[in-house]
Amino acid sequence: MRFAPAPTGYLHLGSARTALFNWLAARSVGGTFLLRVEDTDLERSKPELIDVIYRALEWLGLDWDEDPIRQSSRIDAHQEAVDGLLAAGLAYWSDPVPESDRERTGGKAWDIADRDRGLGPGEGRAVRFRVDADALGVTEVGWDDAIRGPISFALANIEDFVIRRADGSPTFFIANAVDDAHMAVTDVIRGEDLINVTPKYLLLRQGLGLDASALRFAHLPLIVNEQRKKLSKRRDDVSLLDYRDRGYLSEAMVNYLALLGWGPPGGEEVCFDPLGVFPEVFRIGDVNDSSAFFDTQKLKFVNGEHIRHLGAAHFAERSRPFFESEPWSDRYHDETFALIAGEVQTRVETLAEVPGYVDFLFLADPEIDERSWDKAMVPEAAGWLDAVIDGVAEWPWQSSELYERTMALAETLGASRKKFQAPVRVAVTGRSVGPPLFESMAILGRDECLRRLGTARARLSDGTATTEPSGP
RNA sequence: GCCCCCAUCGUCCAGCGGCCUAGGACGCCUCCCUUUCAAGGAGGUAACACGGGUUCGAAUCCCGUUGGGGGUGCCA
Repeated sequence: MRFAPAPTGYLHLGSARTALFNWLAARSVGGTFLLRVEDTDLERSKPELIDVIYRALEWLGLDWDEDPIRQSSRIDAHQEAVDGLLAAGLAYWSDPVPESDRERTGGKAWDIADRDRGLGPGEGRAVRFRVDADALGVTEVGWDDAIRGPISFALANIEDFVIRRADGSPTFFIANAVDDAHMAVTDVIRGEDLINVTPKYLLLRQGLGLDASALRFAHLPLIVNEQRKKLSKRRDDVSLLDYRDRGYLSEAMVNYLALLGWGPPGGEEVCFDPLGVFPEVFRIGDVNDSSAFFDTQKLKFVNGEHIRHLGAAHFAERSRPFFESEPWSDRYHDETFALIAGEVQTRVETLAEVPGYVDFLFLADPEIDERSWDKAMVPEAAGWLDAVIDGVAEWPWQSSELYERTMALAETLGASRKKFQAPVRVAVTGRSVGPPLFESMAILGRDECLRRLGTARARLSDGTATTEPSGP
């Protein structure tokens, strides 16, 4: 099996899924997983672009078996194949037809009459493969797709296609056919969007006398967006590594990507070791044939499950990069975070959400969310805060004590527990949602809590609470 | 236009002729738990696109219709 991406500067989600399924197929049958970089376009052979692919695959944990092949390094073999086809009369030189002259070609940019002109190499002239039922001795090309069953095309519907550009470079069609044979690829697993190039590929292999008898094809369903369209660079988030930067774990990505078009038998969708477990049960023929919507809601759920499964140390370690971009990153401490990390872990779906849950621990002053403030600071809040401030000043400094005593206070004052804790929470953390309040206060310390409660209480006295714009 | 592929809850996956009054998961809703929000637990909502066949029997097989998608490059 092989994965053959073109270097575009990022690894596309769909490509990542194709790579994964190739990898799974290979690992499930003890086969070989090879990489071939399709850089026949000279602009696409920049080393840094290729490196991105390796880094993305490594992030996913997909290992390959031999040194990757650069298609650009195989140009001689491709040229040789083109020459062979030319010599056998299965290919011919073709001139471009200018826009103004396309009436005679039925609007086509090339002229089928070139087939018999016996043209030689020349300026602007490309080589086309001759899709000719008589010459090839067939009227149909087809194959038995591992996922879709029999697929066939009438030769009459396939046009003569370019195998060598005017600039001398081989095209994807010929390079593909030649290199797959060279690499002894037995299973071609790729996206559904390549179904229609398969007949060309088959014809070329036949024309070149390359054995294709052992070849198996499997065309994966496309991954689509909410509009049911193929994921596009323009309007969808298609770069795999961007998901890493948004706080998704690689195991979760692998897990979710595998669920697009396939499901582990038994229905246990969330798998904490997909790379270890899935190869045992994966069969390429089980992949289904209709397109799959890339559902970030479910991705988030899967990611959340994987985050919760992380050990405390791992969670902290993998969260760390996400603190670096915070304005308070220089005040961050591992030790402080470790005290609350477990509580954060059950509340986030992506690692990127982590800083938002603990910023108040590291900020000199909590950033007050005005909506939370307005909601929490009911008319009784001033009195409640006064009572809490008195208590906080002398209560034993333990979260359990703070909890018990605050709740007792709420009861004494005839307030509901929920409403009573809200002003305290906003005063101390700036928000109405967050990790458990009393643990947070215990970590912050008595003096700091008193200071923040005092600040909030003072603001209430100003009477400008609901009209004052938020600070810088 | 032409060629090709696809069609089960809103979404993903099961189902490969009887076990289906269609199952699981995400989402959504309700309840429980509860210092907020989560997590967790218990329920609920919701689908075989349509029409013809084949068959004792069809979500499952065949044909057609409709709908969706992909391709139609001297990109890959």
